[in-house]
Amino acid sequence: MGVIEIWVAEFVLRRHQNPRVYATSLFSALKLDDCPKLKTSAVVRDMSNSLIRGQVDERMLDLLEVLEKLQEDSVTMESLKSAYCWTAVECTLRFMWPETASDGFFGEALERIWGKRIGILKVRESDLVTPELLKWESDLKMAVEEPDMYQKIRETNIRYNAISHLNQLLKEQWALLGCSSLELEARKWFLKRKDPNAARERGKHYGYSGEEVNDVEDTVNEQEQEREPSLDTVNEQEQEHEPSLDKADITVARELKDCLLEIIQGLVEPSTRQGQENNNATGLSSVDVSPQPDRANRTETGRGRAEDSQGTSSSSLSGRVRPYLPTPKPLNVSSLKKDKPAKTGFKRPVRHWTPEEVQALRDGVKEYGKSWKDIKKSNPLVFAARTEVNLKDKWRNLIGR
DNA sequence: TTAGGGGTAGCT
DNA sequence: AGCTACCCCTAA
Repeated sequence: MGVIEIWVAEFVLRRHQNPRVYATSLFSALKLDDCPKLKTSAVVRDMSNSLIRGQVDERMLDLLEVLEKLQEDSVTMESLKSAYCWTAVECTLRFMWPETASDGFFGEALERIWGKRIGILKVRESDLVTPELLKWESDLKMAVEEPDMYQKIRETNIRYNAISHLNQLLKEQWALLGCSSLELEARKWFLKRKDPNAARERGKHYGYSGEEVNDVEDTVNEQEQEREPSLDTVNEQEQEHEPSLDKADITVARELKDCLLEIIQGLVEPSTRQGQENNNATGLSSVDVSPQPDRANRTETGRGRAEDSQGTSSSSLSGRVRPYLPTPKPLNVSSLKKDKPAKTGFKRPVRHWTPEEVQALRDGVKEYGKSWKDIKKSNPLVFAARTEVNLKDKWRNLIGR
């Protein structure tokens, strides 16, 4: 595969949302096995898509395991370990809908997930097997025998933690991946086209220097390693720091996308048309790049930000047939941030401390002192819904500030 | 990672 | 108004 094809593949793997094929399947179909970074992109893309649809299932565990293998040569990230642990628990918890452990498929799930799947991890001494995971394993196995334990776990809000940790992991992964080569090219192209002074100013803003703009060849592979703010990051900034983002920044983001669309249209269209005519099974043919004006009216699931470039750009490029590429949706699915108002801080609904939690906290302090992290780790079940800061604050209340 | 100051929201 | 839970920030 040539450089351009790989760029396109990379872009498609990263960008296609609501896909008809999994990014990982597409990756396999394209036979890109020697590109670990592309594979990471595909895995992270699939995980993001699952999360956007609220699917925290055993396929997610597969993806997390693949991700861990892909990062075998480096230290496994804490976020990956936590995400795996909580996802595994969540996958088990969904089989705890009956009143008692013996009904339903809890036993089977336990064997499948904790016996087989995690058993394999143990054999290959995976970093994913953390003390936290082992504690959960023993708790879950205990739940088979003890109805109290079963009930306790059954009523715990694991899903919230699983999603939070997955969200955190994905954020880190996308940041590590940086922006795609095509985006990089589009940005350079755009910056060159603009007034040079403005470009330099803009470049600074996005962590670019003037030299890098002119440096085409080297940036492709090396820049990717850097923490380049991608268009995703622009979106993220729009979401999280909306008030501070000026109109010029939003315009730049939009124009970048438009540039990208023009470039990719030229690159993708011929091969796609061919692919459709031949009806071959390369996988790329199933990626939707045909014009779909009706989709512009699709319902916006976010906070209704007027960020989507579909409407504005179509008028500026009137009469032109353009491929449909979805505007990236924000990855923040955490309930913490979902309804966050623009200015005032969002507060989670207040959950009063139960006597059990308070007792666990007292015991924890007795045992570990004010090591909130250890206290939480030592009792993940009771403190499932509490952060270390929560523990600290509660203790502050208990002893009277 | 933790401590602590200072603040807000929601409830009674 | 007072209390509790939670948030944000900074310093160590």
